[in-house]
Amino acid sequence: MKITHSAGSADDINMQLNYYQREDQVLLAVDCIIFGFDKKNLKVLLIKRNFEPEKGKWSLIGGFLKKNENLDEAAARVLETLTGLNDIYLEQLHTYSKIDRDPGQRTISVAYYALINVDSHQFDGIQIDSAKWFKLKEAPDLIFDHNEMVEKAMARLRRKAMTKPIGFELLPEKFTMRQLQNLYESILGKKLDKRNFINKINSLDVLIKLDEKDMTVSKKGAYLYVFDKDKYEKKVEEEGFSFKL
Amino acid sequence: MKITHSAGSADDINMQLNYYQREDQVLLAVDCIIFGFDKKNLKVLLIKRNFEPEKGKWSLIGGFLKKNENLDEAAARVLETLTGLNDIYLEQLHTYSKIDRDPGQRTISVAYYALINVDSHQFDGIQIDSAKWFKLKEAPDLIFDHNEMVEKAMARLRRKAMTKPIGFELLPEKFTMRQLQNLYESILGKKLDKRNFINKINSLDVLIKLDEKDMTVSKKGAYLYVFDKDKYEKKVEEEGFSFKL
DNA sequence: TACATTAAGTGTGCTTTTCACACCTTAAAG
DNA sequence: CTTTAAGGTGTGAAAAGCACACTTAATGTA
Repeated sequence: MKITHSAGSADDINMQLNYYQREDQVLLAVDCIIFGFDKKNLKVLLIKRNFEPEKGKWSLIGGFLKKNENLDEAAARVLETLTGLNDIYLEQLHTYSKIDRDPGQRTISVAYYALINVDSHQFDGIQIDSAKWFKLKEAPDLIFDHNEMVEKAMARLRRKAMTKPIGFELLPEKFTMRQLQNLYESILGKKLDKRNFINKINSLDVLIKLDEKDMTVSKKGAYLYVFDKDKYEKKVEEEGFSFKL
Repeated sequence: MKITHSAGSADDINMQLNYYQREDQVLLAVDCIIFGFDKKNLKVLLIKRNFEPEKGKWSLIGGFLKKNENLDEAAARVLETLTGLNDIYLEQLHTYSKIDRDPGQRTISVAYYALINVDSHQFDGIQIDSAKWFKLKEAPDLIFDHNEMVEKAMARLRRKAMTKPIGFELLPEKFTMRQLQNLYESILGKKLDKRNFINKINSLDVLIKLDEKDMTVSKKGAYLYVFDKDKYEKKVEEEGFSFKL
């Protein structure tokens, strides 16, 4: 039987299993794009590498897939290991496989992104002091294809935020309309009209207005809201409601 | 230095490279969901496996990633090898990694989907006689997690078709309004109003109406159209036009 | 104590888009 | 010359999107 790298017949492919088992295994990594939002700015969490290659440069947090876990679990483990965070909205983004993306060795990387609320998660369990939040616009150049990953995650976040109520993952449980609007303005990269925004949000009817005000920003104080997840899910289920901003 | 599978400090992770290089390499496969459309029905291309495991069952076409190619190239190679097709719209979908998804061995699979026009590609170079088109609703159960892949590809196709003119990849170069409408009805899984559909399409202003009729279906004959890709791209570029159906 | 400052809160009207809806035309076959 | 089967065409009502400006509440300062 002929074993070859060139495109052959289906039978070639079928019989190549042994060949592949021996020769074509690869290292699979996960890299996590962690988005945060603190009142005013969208941020991304980066670490400074303290090992080669590219030691001293900034990168996404990442790690390698282990034999006894799937990719979602690997991403969650990496996130928890490096930040102490668990139970976070984490979604697979894309798999990167350029041959020389990691100059040290052939590595394929599966990118995940997560949304976390900077203030209510103070990284109690954080293991690394080299991790830092960067405003998206001020983020440094990253190693390998990590810039590309952040770009793509940002595009996905933009799209997703328009059709799913994922923005609330980035905010504290209680938030003001202004904070919510700031968040959407950050995600979409443009200013929105205050009245139209509030009208739109209210027409969706998934927020609960509290009798409580946030007095930290203004003298008058702004009412706090919470996202009513149960109501949202009931609406989706019962009336095929779809969140559109 | 302690080497461990449990979540450790960042330094643990940093130093685990050697460990992983030796132990945690995996086989990476690509599987392709090939959509076609022949006048009336959305179809998917499947093959009957003639090797173990799951010999005799239907599956997506697939193959393994090689050392000297990236994933996009692997998917294109697999597609070309099995169907003779090249230069096809091919997009990465998702990476599947359940530990026992392939009972024979630990394999991670990256799914791609492609759209092809059934009629104008007659599989001249086809290497396998076990490949067959199935109407989506009548497709058999597939091996491993391939059903899940087809589901997800279908969801992606639905979403994408609403905002990008990808539907035209599935049609012959010249097509009638009715064919286009049938295609969209297949993708969206619901009937559309004829007049509203035509008005909508025409308002997008990216089709060229030919002086030629398709006489094969009706006695009266229906005008043929072609998608004006240059015009579409110019509109996107110059006026930020976005295709919305 | 009134004046200035700062952010909060609130509604209307125009424009655009969406959606429901029905009849006539053409050409071939019987 | 009647029947049949698909092609082709327009309007009006409802909903959604969007631009737009002033008043209120609380505090600090003159």
